[in-house]
Amino acid sequence: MPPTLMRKQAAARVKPAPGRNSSVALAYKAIRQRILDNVYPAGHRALEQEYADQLGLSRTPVREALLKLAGEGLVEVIPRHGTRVLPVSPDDMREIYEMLTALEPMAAEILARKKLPPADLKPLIDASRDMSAALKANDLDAWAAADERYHRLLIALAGNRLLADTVQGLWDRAHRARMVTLRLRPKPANSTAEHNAIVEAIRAGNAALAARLYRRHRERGSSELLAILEKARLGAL
Amino acid sequence: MPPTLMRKQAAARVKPAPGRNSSVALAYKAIRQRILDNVYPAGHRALEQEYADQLGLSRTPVREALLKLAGEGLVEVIPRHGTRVLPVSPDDMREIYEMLTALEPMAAEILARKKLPPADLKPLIDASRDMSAALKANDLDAWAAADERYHRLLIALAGNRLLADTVQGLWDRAHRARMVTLRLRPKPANSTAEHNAIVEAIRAGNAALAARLYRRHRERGSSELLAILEKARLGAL
DNA sequence: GTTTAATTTCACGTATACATTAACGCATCA
DNA sequence: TGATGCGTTAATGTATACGTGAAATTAAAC
Repeated sequence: MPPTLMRKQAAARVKPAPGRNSSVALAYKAIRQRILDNVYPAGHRALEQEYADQLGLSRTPVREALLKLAGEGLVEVIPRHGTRVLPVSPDDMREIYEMLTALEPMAAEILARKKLPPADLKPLIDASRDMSAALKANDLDAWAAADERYHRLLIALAGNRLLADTVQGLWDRAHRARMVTLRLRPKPANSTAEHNAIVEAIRAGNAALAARLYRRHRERGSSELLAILEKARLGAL
Repeated sequence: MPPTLMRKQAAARVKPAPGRNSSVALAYKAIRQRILDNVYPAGHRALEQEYADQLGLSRTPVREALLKLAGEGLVEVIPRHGTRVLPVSPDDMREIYEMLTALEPMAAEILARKKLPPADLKPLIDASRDMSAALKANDLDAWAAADERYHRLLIALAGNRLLADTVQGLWDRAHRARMVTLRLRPKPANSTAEHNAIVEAIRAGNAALAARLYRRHRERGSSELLAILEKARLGAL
């Protein structure tokens, strides 16, 4: 059978109605998730066609998804050698954390100025409490998840979509490195207290204090993380 | 002649060797430049095929360029009505300036801590001087260009590529609105002095001061701009 | 055995083809 | 007159085709 005909048949087998889920979105989510979950670890290489085969799609939507991921700094397109999952170097981490150190305190500041009704801040307090609980139960993964939730909620409440999306993208890029170092660093014992202090400053409407506390919190986390990366010579995560 | 054959001929006429300039890059630069120059004003609509015809390309590279522009917030893809050049609402401007208010002072702070040799700061001083000169000559466009140059240089010197690219993207998005309001706002008389003070703080290695000055500078510019947008009911730029 | 030249392969970039589906118009009916 | 449903159109989303150029491999020459 000529290869052309074979291809036609294979194509005909493809679900003709992708419905509301576009193939690009599907490929994007699938690949992104696998990168974040370290199924495709840093340095992982694959051709457009390989992703397409795995996902049962043609190259076109896969390519668009990969371009989007490249725009977000998760993968790199090497002209003749396929795409590569980008490692995050200590220097990259420094850049990311410098951004976060600027942006997250700004979000706290804006949020404090909004003087939201305390009920709106409840999810923040819940996340904080979940962190405490996870810490007591010695469940570092649950702790990390609650930590992420706390920061995501706080950013979202500030009411600046652009800022929220930017910060989320930065967290995504740093995600793997954070997961790796999670068990290499001292137990995040006082994180919970810091988080609570930030919420309290926000509730009190003290914007300057909220920003200052958040900044100190972020700077501490940043320097701890970078120190570990340097010390452990974890060049590429 | 059957249409298929006709198309083949047309395709054959296309330069077969795009050389080092990819079609995607070409389309991207062309469309982006026209948006920034207001050739395609806010709200401008066009189909992928129309851009393709104008540029003598097929839809594929044009589509990729448009997706990239969409990712940068310059255009929007409306499912069945083509792509639309995104207007920048006052609310968008607020979000953009909140980001800039966080990021640019951070760049100044980092830069001040680096204690670069004064020679490296010379371009900043030059840009500042050009601003003064343009102001004296009453050349607002030259003033705006020097202003952009000053901020771009400063960000670049901070040595954080991610931050520099992010800020540049934000400036791009705000570019048109700034141009429109340029002649609606009071003459930027003290901007030059503020710029010089920032450079001086950086040269002195006073990071906190540099950040504070830059922040005040940015906040003033931001509130002036937003006030004009509100007052003039310039809903969509 | 090493270096260089020729050839082949193959992944991408781009063009084209095709299927899907939302939007629009038109006609029909209340 | 207005609403509703159907058919047509058209723009996208996706698949496929194809040419280019670079890397890799083999051939050749010293």
